[in-house]
Amino acid sequence: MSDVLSTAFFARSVHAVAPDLIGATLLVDGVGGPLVEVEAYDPTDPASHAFRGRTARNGAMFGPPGHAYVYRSYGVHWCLNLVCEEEGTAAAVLLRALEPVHGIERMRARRGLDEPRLLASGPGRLCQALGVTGADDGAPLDRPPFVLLARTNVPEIRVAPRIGITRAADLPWRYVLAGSRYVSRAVPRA
DNA sequence: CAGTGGATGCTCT
DNA sequence: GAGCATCCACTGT
Repeated sequence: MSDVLSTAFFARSVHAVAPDLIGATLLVDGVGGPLVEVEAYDPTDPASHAFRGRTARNGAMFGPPGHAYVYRSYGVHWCLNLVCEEEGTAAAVLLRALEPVHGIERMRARRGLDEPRLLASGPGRLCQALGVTGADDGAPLDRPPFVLLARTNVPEIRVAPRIGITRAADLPWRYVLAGSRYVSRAVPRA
């Protein structure tokens, strides 16, 4: 049986939490599966929404760890982050992809397509498949509708540069489950 | 397959 | 007014 991830799990460096999330299972109202791709955004990161200080949008990043930070991307999609480190420090992990395992029919209905590979492989797709919206911004991750279960074994993890950013685009802060077919983009060859 | 461009709305300069 | 932590449709090989 898997343990529910505690606040203590998130109250660590985002660079420790991010790789530890690969293989952990995320459920939102029972819909989800194991995470296969995440990215770290730390307090010194020019690419982070929190880099220039606290604003109306990024307030949840400055709140306590173990909560959600949800923002709208390109005016169209929602993106889900998990807040890490200590209250006031503003670090978070962006969830980029998971393997559809639980509630696949609900994911298909929300996404409007059948192909398992396209259900949750991308931060916007993941949120649409799991029904995550701005209403979830700031919500605690250890209470409904969220469930986060620790992985039961340590998977093989690949590291790569992050995706879709211009500043600090070379930092290797993207973590991917080795060999997963459900990542949003393949890891570049070493 | 690779590359391009539009949609769409909000945040911050 | 610029710039997005994106996705999809459409083009051309």
